[in-house]
Amino acid sequence: MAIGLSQRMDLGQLAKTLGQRSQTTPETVAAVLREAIAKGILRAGQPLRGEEIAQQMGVSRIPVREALRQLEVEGLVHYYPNRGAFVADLDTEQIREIYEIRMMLEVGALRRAVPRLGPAQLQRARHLLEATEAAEDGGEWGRLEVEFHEALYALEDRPRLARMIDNLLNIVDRYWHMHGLTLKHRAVFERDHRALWQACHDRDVERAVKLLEQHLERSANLLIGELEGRAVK
Amino acid sequence: MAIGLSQRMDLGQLAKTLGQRSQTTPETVAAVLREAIAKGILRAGQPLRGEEIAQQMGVSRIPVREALRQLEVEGLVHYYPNRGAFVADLDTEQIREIYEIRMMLEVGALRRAVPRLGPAQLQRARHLLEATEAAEDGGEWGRLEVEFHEALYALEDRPRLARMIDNLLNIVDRYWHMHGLTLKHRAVFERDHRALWQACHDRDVERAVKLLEQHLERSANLLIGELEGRAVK
DNA sequence: ATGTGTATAATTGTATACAATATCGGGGGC
DNA sequence: GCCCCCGATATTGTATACAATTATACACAT
Repeated sequence: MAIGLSQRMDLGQLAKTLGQRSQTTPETVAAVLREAIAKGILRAGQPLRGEEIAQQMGVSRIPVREALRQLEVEGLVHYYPNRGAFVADLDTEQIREIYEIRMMLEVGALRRAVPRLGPAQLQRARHLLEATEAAEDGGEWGRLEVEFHEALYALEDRPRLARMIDNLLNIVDRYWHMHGLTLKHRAVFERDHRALWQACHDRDVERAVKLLEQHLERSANLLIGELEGRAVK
Repeated sequence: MAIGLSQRMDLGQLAKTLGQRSQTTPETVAAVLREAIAKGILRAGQPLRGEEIAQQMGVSRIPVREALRQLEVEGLVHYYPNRGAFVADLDTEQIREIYEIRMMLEVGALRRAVPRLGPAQLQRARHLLEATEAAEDGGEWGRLEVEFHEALYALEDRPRLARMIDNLLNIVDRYWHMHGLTLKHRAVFERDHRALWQACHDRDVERAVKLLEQHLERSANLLIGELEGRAVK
């Protein structure tokens, strides 16, 4: 008997809520799986059986295969020929690498954005910052934190950069969700956010960059420390 | 009658030379198409008809679809639902963005690599530099130039970063190939390469970074200037 | 001429069916 | 006991067939 997906998970439901906006079937399937992986519903290393996913989403295996291939390029899924797809399971070294890349991209984005941040964008970021601090559960906190960061990066005219950053966030997200780590460390992060916002508001590019670097460095160390401390795999 | 692919192109041939190493069929198809797009055999904006590619490669449309979807995530192909795949056609703004991202990633990689470059790696880079200068045709020149750069970045233990840089190079490659631009400007680039190599050899991180930034900035401006000057498209 | 509607063809999208491959379990040898 | 081989089962890989959608061409009205 197949044991790939837990019974709790109901992908059909997720598909209903998410699926409307993204048009094509493979894109919908990919979006559902992305969400399920980021939220930790599908755990690292878990096999993703085509037939099972297809049945739960009410489609055939063809669009599922395409979705899985897409997720593989994005790095959320590992693919072994003739053996199928598995939720990507990162070791700490790979997580370290992702944070290094995030630092390059996000610092680059911030450096470019700070001089051109308008009052409206700063206000929006401020709003998101406060919303983050008011958030109750980890999922909402994480979602708002990402929005806050991306608001400061002003990526409207840099869609590819936006996608790349988003993609990297997606990959590490579930490791934060796993043991409720975001809420556990939210005090530290929220202090970082306030300082970062202030530096952007002051148009102090170098200070903002420095703060972001420290924030990401701290995040990486905290996450990796937690994972190694708990000896997660 | 289908007019998607030109008669000159023989994907079957390409498949033979490339296809052996990459195991799965979709991966092989993707590799062939990647190569054909980078080399400019498939031109920007050209439709990629599934049936035609399938026949030329001696497979069905299923693996072709998966390959196209993979290339779409990589950014080499654009996908329009129910209308099919087209070779991505970048405007100068998108090319500018890619160079901005390349600068972030490659500068980051170089900064990390310079202190840890061993004599063997420097020698290898030196060798590639000289091979580049001896290259006869644009394709070989480009291939060696990429190898030279990546040798200096020392990306053996950073596979994801390596893939991301490689991917961005792939996307802009064909614009260089289009009008033989690499050979036209090789003198400038080769001067840049020598200076960059020397800075790495001297372990002067900041000078190396500065030179790489200038090199990429110059490359972007040259390419975009040529494209706008000739009113390509 | 120009634009519009409609029939036809071309193409994409996906379900089904079957072939190829890998996994798992048990039986036999050592 | 331990290991290896082999059949049964599960799963992936892909070709084929058909449905859905889009593009094309032509007649017709304005």
